[in-house]
Amino acid sequence: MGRIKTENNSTRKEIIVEKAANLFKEKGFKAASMRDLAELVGVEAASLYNHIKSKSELLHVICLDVANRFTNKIDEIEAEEIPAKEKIEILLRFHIREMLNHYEDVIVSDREWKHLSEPYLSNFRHQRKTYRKRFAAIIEEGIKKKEMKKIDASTAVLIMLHAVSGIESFHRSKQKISGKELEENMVTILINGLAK
Amino acid sequence: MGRIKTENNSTRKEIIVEKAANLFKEKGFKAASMRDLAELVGVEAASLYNHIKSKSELLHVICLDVANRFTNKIDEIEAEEIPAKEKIEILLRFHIREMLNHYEDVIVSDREWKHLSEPYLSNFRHQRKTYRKRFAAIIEEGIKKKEMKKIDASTAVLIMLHAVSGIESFHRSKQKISGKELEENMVTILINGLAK
DNA sequence: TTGCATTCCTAACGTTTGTTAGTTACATTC
DNA sequence: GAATGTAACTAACAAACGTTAGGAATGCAA
Repeated sequence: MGRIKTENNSTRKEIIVEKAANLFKEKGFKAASMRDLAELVGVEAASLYNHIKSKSELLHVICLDVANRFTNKIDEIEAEEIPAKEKIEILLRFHIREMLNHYEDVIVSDREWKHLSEPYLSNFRHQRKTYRKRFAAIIEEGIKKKEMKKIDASTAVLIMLHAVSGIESFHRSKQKISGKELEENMVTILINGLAK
Repeated sequence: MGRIKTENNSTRKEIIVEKAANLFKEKGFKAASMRDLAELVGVEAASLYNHIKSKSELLHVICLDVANRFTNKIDEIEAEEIPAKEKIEILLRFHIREMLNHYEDVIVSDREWKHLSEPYLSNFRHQRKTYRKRFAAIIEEGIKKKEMKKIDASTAVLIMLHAVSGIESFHRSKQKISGKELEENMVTILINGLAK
């Protein structure tokens, strides 16, 4: 069998991780076997272990990467001096775009993180919890400054994060509307509501 | 080992299905083993097969049950002669309550249906698709009658369904707010929006 | 062309998996 | 109390799993 093709100055490990995200998204982490992955990469299962340490390493690379992207973004947003309402919209749009662009990693991270092994599991849990708290804090700031309705901030976070994860179905559908339209629709509904 | 206790005139099979939903929710369908389930039930793994045909039967019983509950509800709502906006609110509240009351089945159905085997997989897919279309049709009716904003109906469905599934996190948290409060918050945000 | 490191292969390992066969214990009915 | 069906057990199966060992092929530098 041929070697793994390395284009665009990406390492073989990166290629394997990419394919793994694809596979995990499709079948779920537990249901995806290393032999499945090997076939996708174009190599025998055992050969993968020249590039990675274990199956669980693949998952934790994916999850950590996604978690860091969101943490970095909220770092950036918190630093800006703009109204809370704008911060929320920016963050929401970031979530939507992440889901539109590299949704495979995001979905896997969202749905399969429970299968992380320690200490990555605890780390991830903590990072996730912290992120949500910071998100909620921004909303609470908006409520305090009368920019938004008096609602439970953590419920609002819950709704937004999970609403965005619904974009997966959008990917599977025949994409009647464009990504840009989807983004505008989601922002409108979540910020301004469904009712007229 | 003792027998499976059958209280409340429920069959042993029903007890197994209930525990299975619990286990599948916790570990995921693939990661949950029949030996795990047996331990939860208080019996040896092989003994389960006196009551069920297979592991996959457990999943399809759970998924079919959930799917039917929602289909029945939308049948009922479509028949009523009330404004579309009200229909949507009723349906949304039904989703929230299902998630609050027997959320284990709903989560498993939502998250693990991909592991159904044929022909149940195709059936489920179809039922799910049809449900969403009917939901979207109600929203479109509301848009036509100027009860709601001009937004993409299927995006709105996406948001609502997935937002509701976020209630799982609520269950895991220390439940700072009550179920009733959560419901009101969710309805407010989704129908009227976050912004003031 | 030789030498060396990388990358792949085949073969196999020890577990865990869902499930079946065959048997024993319990509970209910006559 | 004997008979009968239900529900549990033990033992074991074949298949699939993640992973390792050891050797062959490849690509690169000298």
